[in-house]
Amino acid sequence: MSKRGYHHGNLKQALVDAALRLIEEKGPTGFTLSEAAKNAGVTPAAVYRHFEGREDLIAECARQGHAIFSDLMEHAFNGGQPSALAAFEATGRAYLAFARRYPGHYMAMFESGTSANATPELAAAASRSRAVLERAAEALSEQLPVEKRPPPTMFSSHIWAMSHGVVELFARGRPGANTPFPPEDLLEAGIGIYLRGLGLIPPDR
Amino acid sequence: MSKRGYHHGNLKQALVDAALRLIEEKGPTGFTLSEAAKNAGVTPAAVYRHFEGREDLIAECARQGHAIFSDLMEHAFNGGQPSALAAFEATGRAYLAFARRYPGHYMAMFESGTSANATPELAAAASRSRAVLERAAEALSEQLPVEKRPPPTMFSSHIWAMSHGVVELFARGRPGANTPFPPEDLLEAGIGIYLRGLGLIPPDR
DNA sequence: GCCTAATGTGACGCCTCATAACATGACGGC
DNA sequence: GCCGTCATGTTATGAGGCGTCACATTAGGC
Repeated sequence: MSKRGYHHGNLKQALVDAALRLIEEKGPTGFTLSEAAKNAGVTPAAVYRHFEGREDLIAECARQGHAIFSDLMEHAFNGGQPSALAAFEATGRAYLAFARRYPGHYMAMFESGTSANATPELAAAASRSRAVLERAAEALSEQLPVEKRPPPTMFSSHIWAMSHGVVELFARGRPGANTPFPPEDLLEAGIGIYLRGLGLIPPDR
Repeated sequence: MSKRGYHHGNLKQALVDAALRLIEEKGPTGFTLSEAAKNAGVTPAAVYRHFEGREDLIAECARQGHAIFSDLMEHAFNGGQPSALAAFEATGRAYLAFARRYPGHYMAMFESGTSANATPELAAAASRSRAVLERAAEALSEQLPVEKRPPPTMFSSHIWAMSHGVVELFARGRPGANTPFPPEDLLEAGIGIYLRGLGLIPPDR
């Protein structure tokens, strides 16, 4: 498959991989379709046999990211069962772990400026990501008396927002560069306080 | 000043304004230096008399954003005094209000891909933004017994992270497009739960 | 009123995105 | 085994953006 004759054999995925490496290195802004093509050993024009253009290539990167993301989160959630709290916290850690281990994917998903509705496939993958988080939140909130339960969508939105905010603001060199705390600790503490506010963690310590 | 002869008179700010409008319209990715120059009624090359390049122009937009941001937050904080809680909540609302009212600035500050250390001026402005938030958090946390106080930096980082996450994920058309709740309500509820977790709000409904 | 420096222009080189016309070879039918 | 077809690659081309020249113009101090 890597004989590299006239036909590449697996160009589509090779382009995605090259794009992801470039996005990781130079950010979604610095990434160029031409360079991705060159890194895949192919002419820029060849890209258009597999993608509609630059945006579409990024969208496919994001889609694959969401697929990995969903799988990781689901696996973490299942691994934490049957304790709803443990499962939920594992899911939270998986979020940051994903952002760390797949920075290219994460940037393509959330920092590329591409809409999540760029392609139907991407929209579906993003939707699944949301659903996984929401399920984890719902399972945990079932430990609360019904009248004190927040809507699961709101619950998971809060968690997602804080996680994403921590990644964007403190897990890169963005605002003040000097990160006061390790992002993992920061996020874990923040979610802990939030869960305490919901009454899901006893208020000691 | 708008006679528009050979010399513009106030080109630097005109370029910043044009850039902000374009960033707001087409996102930081779609923004081009050439178009900003054209909108300011000037040749692209003229931009380089006032900025080192595209990045530097964006950095100046971000810097002005941080200046407005700091002023707004500070004003909101002071307006909520002497109640530390009211002051803090006003600050939180001011965050979202800023993101809504100055979308171009917000994008330049947080979504442009430019590092906060692109220029010393930008770094200083961003630093001031952080300081304002931190002061609000510190004032509020002084209502807690010393041994239960979180480090103010951590406190404010959590608030910033959740605010930023809400803006990025739910105040634009990003992940699932359909925003389940108005971002304002979402953020207010999230911060409320968080503050309850810290013991700063009584745990009744 | 002149001289200088600040500010804007035009022309250029290089790069990227995207399209079109052409080249190659993988693969199935016979 | 041969051949036609279509997917997949290439070269050529154009439009547009960034950044750098040398050159033009005008503001403002002396």
